[in-house]
Amino acid sequence: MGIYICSFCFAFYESLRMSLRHKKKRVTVTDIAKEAGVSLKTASRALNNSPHVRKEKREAVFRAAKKFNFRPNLSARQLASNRSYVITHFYDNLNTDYLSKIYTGMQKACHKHGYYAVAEATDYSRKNFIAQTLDYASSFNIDGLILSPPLCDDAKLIEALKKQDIKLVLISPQEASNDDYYVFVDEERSAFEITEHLITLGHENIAFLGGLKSHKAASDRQKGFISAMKHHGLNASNKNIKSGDFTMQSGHDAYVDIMKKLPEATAIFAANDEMAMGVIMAALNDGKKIPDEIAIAGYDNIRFSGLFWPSLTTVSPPVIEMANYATNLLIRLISGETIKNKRHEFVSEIIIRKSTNKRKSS
Amino acid sequence: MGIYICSFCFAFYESLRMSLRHKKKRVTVTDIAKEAGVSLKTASRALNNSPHVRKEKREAVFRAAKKFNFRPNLSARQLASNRSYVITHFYDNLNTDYLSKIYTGMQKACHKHGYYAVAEATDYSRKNFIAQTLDYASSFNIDGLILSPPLCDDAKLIEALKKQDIKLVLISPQEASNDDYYVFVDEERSAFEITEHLITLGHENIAFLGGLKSHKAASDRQKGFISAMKHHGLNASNKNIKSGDFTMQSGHDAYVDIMKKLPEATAIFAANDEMAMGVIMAALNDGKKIPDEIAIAGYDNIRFSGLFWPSLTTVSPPVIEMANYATNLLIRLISGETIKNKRHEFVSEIIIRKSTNKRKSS
DNA sequence: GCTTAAATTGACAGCGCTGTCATATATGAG
DNA sequence: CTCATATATGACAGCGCTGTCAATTTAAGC
Repeated sequence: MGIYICSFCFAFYESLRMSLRHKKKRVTVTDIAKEAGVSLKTASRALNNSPHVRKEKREAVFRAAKKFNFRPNLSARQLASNRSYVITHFYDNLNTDYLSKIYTGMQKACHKHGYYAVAEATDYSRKNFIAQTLDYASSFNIDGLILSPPLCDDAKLIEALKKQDIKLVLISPQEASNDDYYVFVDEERSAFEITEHLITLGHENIAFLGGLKSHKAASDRQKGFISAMKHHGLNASNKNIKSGDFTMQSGHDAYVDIMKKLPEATAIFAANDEMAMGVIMAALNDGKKIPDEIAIAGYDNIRFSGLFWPSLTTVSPPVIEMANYATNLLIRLISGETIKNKRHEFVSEIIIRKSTNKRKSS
Repeated sequence: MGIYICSFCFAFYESLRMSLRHKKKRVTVTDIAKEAGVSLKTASRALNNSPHVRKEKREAVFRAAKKFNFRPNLSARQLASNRSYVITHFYDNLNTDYLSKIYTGMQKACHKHGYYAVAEATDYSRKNFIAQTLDYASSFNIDGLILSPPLCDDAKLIEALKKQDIKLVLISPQEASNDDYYVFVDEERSAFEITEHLITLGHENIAFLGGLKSHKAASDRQKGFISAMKHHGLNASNKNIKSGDFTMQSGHDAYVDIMKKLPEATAIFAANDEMAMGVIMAALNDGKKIPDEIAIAGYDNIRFSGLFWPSLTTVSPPVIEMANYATNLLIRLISGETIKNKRHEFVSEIIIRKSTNKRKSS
C-alpha cells in the first residue's frame, strides 16, 4: 500500500506550491480544443482566423474561448512562429508631444492584433548608429519598425534595415523612394486653408513667418500661404514673408521686425506654434490686443496651443491616426499581405481658437 | 545510391528556403555552451548571473557569448520561466511631457535587464476600469506595474492588483500605505528652496500662487513657501497667498488680482509652470519688465519653460531618475529579492533662468 | 587519509504555441 | 457511382529557454 494523503491536504499542498512558484493556472489552446471538440491545431487555426476551418468548428472554438476567457500566450506564439510580435518606433526627437501621439496611435493598432508597441530612443549622432540599430532590431527580433523624422530620411539606415528584411513604414518622410511604405500629410493644403481662414476674416495684410529652409514641411507651408494669397489677389512677397528657426524667441524677434517693416499687418501666420506663441508674447508686450488688433495663427497644434492665453488658432495634423494607419499597414506587411497603396495621405484639421478674429476696420 | 545534389546547389536551396521563411540563423545557448565546453544548463546559469557557477566556466561562457554576439531569445525565456519580462506603466494623464519622461526612465532600467517597457493608457473614468485593467495584466502576463498619479492613489485598484500577485511600484502617490513600494519627491523642500532663492535676490513682498486644494503636491509647495517666508521673517498670509487651478488662464487672472491687492509685490512664485506662464503674459501685458520689475518662478520644469520667453526659473523634479529607480526596484521585486527600503525620496533641482533676477531698488 | 556536507554541474522535460506534412472529408466532373 | 481535385483536419515535432532533481565534484572537518 502506498502512502495515504488526504485529498484536502494534497490540494492545500498544491495550492501552496503554486502560490510559491507564482504560477497562475493558465487557459491554453488545448483546453479550448477539448471544450470545442476539435484538435489542438484546428483550434489554433480558428483563433488565428485561418480560412481553412469550417464555420461550425470555428464558432465552437470561439464559444469555448469566450467561455474560458482565453488569452493566447504571446511568448509561446512568438517562439513557435519565430516572430516577436513587437513593433518598435525608432526616434531621435525631443518633441514629447509628437512622440506620445505616435505611441498612442501605434498602441491602438498593436493592441488590436496582439502586438506590443515599443518606443526606442536612438542617438542619431552616434558614430556607429546604424550598426547599433541593426543590432537592437535583431536582438529583440523586431518584426517591424516605424520611423519618424529625422530617421525616416536616412537613406543608409533604411537600406540597411531593408537588407535585414525588416519591414518598415515611414511617417512623414521628406522624400520617399518608390518602394517605401509611408504615410504623410498635405502641409501645403492645410497652410492654404488656414491662410484662407485669415483672408475670410477680412485680413489683407498678412505676414508669414516661415521656418528652416532645409525643412520640407516649412517650405510646403510657405507654398500654401503664397498660393492662398495669390488665389485671393493678395500680395505675397519678401515684404510679408519672414523666416525664423521654429523657436519662441525667433517668433518674438520676427514680430518686432514685421511691425517695423510692415506696420499695416493685421494678421500673422507662423509656420509652427512655438513661433506663433513668441509672436503673441511680443504683440502683448507691444500693447496690442489679440485677436482684435492682430490675429495670429500657428501650425502643429502642440498641447500648449490650447492652454495658451489666448488659445491659438492652428493646424492639427492627425498624428495619432497617421501612426495608427502606419502600424496597421506594417502589421499587414509583416503578415505577408501584398499591398497596393504604398502611401497614404492625410489631411490636417484647422482648429479655430481665440487668437484669430474678424479684422476690425480701423 | 541516393540522389546526388551538388553542395553549391544545396546551399543555394537552403538559403532560398531560409529567406522565404524569414528565418535568420540564431545563436542559441546551446551554441554558447558547446563553444565554452560546458552544459546547456551551466551556460544558462552563467548568463543569468547565477551564483552557482565556477569562475572559469562563467568566464568561458561570457567569452563565447561575446564571440558569437549572443542575445537570449526573450520569448523562449518568457515561456520557460512563465514570466513576461514586460513592465507596464499604466497611466491616465494627458501630460505627455511627464509620460515621456517616465517612459524614458523605465526604458533605461528595462533595457539593462532585458525587459520590455510598455506604456498603456487607461480610461480611468470607465465603469469596469479595474476589471479591464486586471484582464489586461493577466492577458499580457505582466510581471510588474508602474503606477503614476492619479492611478497610484486608487486604493481599490491597488488592492485588486496585489491580490493578483502583480508587483507594483508607485510614483509620487499622495499617500501610500506601509506595504507599498514607491518613489516620491520632497515638494516642500524644493518650494522652500526656490522661495529662498527669491528672498536671497532681495525680494520681500513675494506672492504665492497655489493650486487645487485637493492636490497634495500643491499644498506641500504652499507649505514650503510659507516656511521659507517665516524662516526669513517675512510675511505669508492670505494677502500674498492666492490660489489658481493650474491653468495659464488662472495664472493670468491671479496676476491681475495680485496687482490689485498687493501692488508692492516684486516677485511671484506659482505652484506650476503653466500658471507662471500665465502670470508672465499678464505682466507683459501690464507693461512690466521681467525680471527687473517683477520676478517670476514656476514649478515642474515642463519642456516649454525653457523655450518660453523669458525662460522660466523653476523646480525640476527628477522624473526620469524616479522612473528609472522605480523600475529597477520593480525588477528586483519581480526577481524575488527582499527589499529593505520600500520608499525612496528624491530631491528636485532648482533651475535658475531668466525670469528671476535681483530686486531693483526702486 | 576518510567521511560528510556543500557547492557545482548536467540530463531531461516541458512551457504553449505554430509549422509541416500526412490523412480525412467534401465537392465536382464525367 | 467513380475518380480526381480541393478543402479541412489532426499528429507530431520543436522553437530556445528554464525548472527540477539527481549526479558529480569540491571543500571542510577530524
